[in-house]
Amino acid sequence: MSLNDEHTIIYSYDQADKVLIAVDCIIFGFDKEDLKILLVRRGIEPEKGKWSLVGGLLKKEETLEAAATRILDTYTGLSGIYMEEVATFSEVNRDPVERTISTAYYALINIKEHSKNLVKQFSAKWFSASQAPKLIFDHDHMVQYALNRLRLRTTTEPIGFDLLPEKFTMRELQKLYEAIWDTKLDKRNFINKINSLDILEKLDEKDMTTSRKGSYLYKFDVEKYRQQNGKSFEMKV
Amino acid sequence: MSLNDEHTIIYSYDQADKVLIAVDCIIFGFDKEDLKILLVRRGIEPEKGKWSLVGGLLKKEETLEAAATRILDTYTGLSGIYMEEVATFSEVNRDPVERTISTAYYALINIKEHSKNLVKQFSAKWFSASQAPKLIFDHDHMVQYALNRLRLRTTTEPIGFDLLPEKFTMRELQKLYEAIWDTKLDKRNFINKINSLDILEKLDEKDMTTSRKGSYLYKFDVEKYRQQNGKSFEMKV
DNA sequence: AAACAATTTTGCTGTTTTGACAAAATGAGG
DNA sequence: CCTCATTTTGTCAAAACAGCAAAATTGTTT
Repeated sequence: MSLNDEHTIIYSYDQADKVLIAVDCIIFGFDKEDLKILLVRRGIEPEKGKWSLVGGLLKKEETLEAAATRILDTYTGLSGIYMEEVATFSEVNRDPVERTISTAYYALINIKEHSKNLVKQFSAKWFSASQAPKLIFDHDHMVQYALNRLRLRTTTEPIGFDLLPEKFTMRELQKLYEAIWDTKLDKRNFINKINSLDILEKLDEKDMTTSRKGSYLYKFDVEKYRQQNGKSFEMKV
Repeated sequence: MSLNDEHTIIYSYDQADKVLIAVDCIIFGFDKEDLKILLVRRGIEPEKGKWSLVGGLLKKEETLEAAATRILDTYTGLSGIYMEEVATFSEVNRDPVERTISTAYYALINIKEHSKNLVKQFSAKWFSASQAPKLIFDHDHMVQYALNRLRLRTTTEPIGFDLLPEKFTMRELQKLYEAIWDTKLDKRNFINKINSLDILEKLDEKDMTTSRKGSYLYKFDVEKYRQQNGKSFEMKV
């Protein structure tokens, strides 16, 4: 292959070499116990009725990120959600109907805040990430990648709070990280660690629903976090 | 948008909504001082003659990874190279000629081993990653992303060795990490840290080119590394 | 009113890791 | 044998980590 070959073909590709671009979203939620993902039943053949990630096709005038945002809004009614690209999946026959390349994004939402209407409308359902049914195509693979990325990201950035309500207890926060990392953490060490980061605001309110003594509620304090600039959020598993 | 709308359009998209898929490679090398990237002069309009990443278009029957491997082989003559996906870039007008979405991969090669012929043939040239010229389209952005990914990855996996010859000195290894992380490291602490990982084989040979005393050569020992399974390679900056 | 129950809250301590720091060893060249 | 540039090696204090248990709170029961 010569320099010319390589270069002259760049803009002369046949339409046939263009492919469909999809975006699939791994929507994570947390319900005080388990890390969950939102799945929908596929409405068409092939694989009709099977569980699938929420997704859609890229439109002409939008970026992948815009498409992911649109899909997220469509299925949950939420916007301004934390999202991160996971990877792009391109196995030639990953979609049996037509060649489609799909970029996966994961998103973190507060499971209590999304639109129940939409979830019902789309036959969507929350599953424990660890006990989800077999998904269509390479979606299981996407979930695995997304989990890895989420785990990696939570060690350097305080994104876990996106999965919790605005006010939460230390115990909930700990359970969240235990769910994400699939590990057990020591209560005392966890609390000490979180406190040393100095990114939470301790409220006067208590959550009285889980114990007689009640446990203090905390808020993630963006300002405090910003003031730690340089000192990054770092948590070891 | 109803469930049906969302789903029935999936396979009825017009050709017009398909797009070209490109792969661009950030090829990293190291020359005992600087982290380098391999760039080529673009051969066609627009932006003809400007510096660009090496890249190409995805073929019908290949995955993105296969395309990246092919491109890498085309420009360097090398195969079996460490590669990692960086991200997929999809700004609508990133390519002024036609909508093209590009997935970036970075690759790590031993700068001494690639084909000089091919580099000459393609008018390719090595630049310090920190002093590279302005690149076409969003390629500067891609390089930045690739650098971040490389930095992140080197903290958890011993991939730096792919940038060095088979035998190297501790000083070279240190300079490499200093280049990647753009930081200064303490000689003693660095060597202690590396030794504590127990993944190198110390050879009897010395490199006599840089000092009278000479410095011992080391080899990365894959077996030793495997035996550390679980204990991951972790380096702090 | 006292005892109880369930959960939250709070240090302490030994060990490991980190990071700052300087002197001795080597061997070619003069 | 001295010089010299570079490599090689070790100590120590501070911080981070990980393992561990008792006290406090408050609604409920007796």
